[in-house]
Amino acid sequence: MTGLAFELLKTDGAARRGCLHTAHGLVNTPAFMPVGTAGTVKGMLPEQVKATGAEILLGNTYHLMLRPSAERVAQLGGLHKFMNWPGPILTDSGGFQVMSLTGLRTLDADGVTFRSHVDGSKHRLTPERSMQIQHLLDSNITMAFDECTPFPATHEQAASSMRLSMRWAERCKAAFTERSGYGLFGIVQGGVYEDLRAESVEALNGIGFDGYAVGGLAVGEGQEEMFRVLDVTTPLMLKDRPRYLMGVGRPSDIIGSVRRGVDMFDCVMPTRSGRTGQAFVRRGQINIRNARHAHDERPLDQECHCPTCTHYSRGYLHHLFKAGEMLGPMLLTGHNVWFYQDLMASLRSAIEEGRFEDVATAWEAGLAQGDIPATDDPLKTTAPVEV
RNA sequence: UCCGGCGUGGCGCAGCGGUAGCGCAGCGGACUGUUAAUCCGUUGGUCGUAGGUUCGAAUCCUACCGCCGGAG
Repeated sequence: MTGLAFELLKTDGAARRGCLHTAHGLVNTPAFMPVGTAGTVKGMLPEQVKATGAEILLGNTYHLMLRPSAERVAQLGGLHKFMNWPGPILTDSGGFQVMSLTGLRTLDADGVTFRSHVDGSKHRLTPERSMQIQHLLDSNITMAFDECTPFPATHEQAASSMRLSMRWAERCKAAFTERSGYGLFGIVQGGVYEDLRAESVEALNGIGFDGYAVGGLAVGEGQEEMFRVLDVTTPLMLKDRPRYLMGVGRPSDIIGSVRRGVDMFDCVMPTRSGRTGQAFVRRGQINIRNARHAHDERPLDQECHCPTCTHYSRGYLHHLFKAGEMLGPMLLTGHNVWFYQDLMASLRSAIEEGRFEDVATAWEAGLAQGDIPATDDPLKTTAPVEV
């Protein structure tokens, strides 16, 4: 439990500014972890990811165990060396797939049996095996193997799901190999029910983890409900442990969650949306495929200093997407990850300076404003007036 | 010049007697611990032109126009 040191440097309201010390380097919090599921942040070189300011990545037990296998990654030097990311790595436990692979899995008290989406072969994941895999991957932050309670769920369903996760959490703790600079996070479940969330936090405290994750949110309950759950959950947590809200989220989700005392995030949004033409900018979101960007000479975001915004116009990016060129998704992904890191850096310094509310509110106002339309297309022909 | 084939939304095609569909493109949406460079929705045509047959034609007949192939 002392494998990972977390320093709480400053607080501003419930917002926290901290620093996590891992065997592979420091992580300044609040932090956003780009998702590198299969040993790569899709569409980006590790050097580019690092240049965005990201200090820690998320990797995935489920995907790597199926391909190329945890043992193979270990044989090739561990995940850091394998993917050329020398910095800290957190790995998901495979628990989320327990939910998302509905139809391909069978859950029992001991663990989960499921079929590979790659070749249909049968596999089994238990708390012990998940710990072993994450150890083989050489993950700095191992996540407990849990069941992500679906939404909606009745109180009864959420309770039994959460209690199963808590029993598994205990087994994870027992199976985890403690090392300096490495840690294990427990995952709070309980759906949208305050009493269950409290019971879960208490259970995790009893077991003893290096950090808390909040799971089972952003699964369809809506932002307001998610914030409500955070409001009643984070205050119950020990102050000296990092808090990680799993799978979240949009920029406004992150701002609101930092406001409620969350320290770490991960989400596919910047990478997946980048691949599909959606760019996150200070005034909200834009879909670069929309015709209105075809003649736009401006960058995605006038205030962004990322390589994409420094060198390429919206018109060019629009062209790349329309032409199906792979550079389009690459440049947009790069921008989005950079944007997320800019947001996090801004929130961190705001907390340090004791101006979190001002800065957070300014971001929120900007995001709600919406994009400024381009000037008229100079190539647009004027329709004849007379008939 | 003759013979044959074809002319259906921007492009490529289906429909071959009961008042037109599909793919792509175009336009727009989604995406929250990645089974996803993915998925969803949607605007366009009256069927080369002119006649004729028929209760009714994109579908049958005639002529013309255009394109393609073959023959000469």
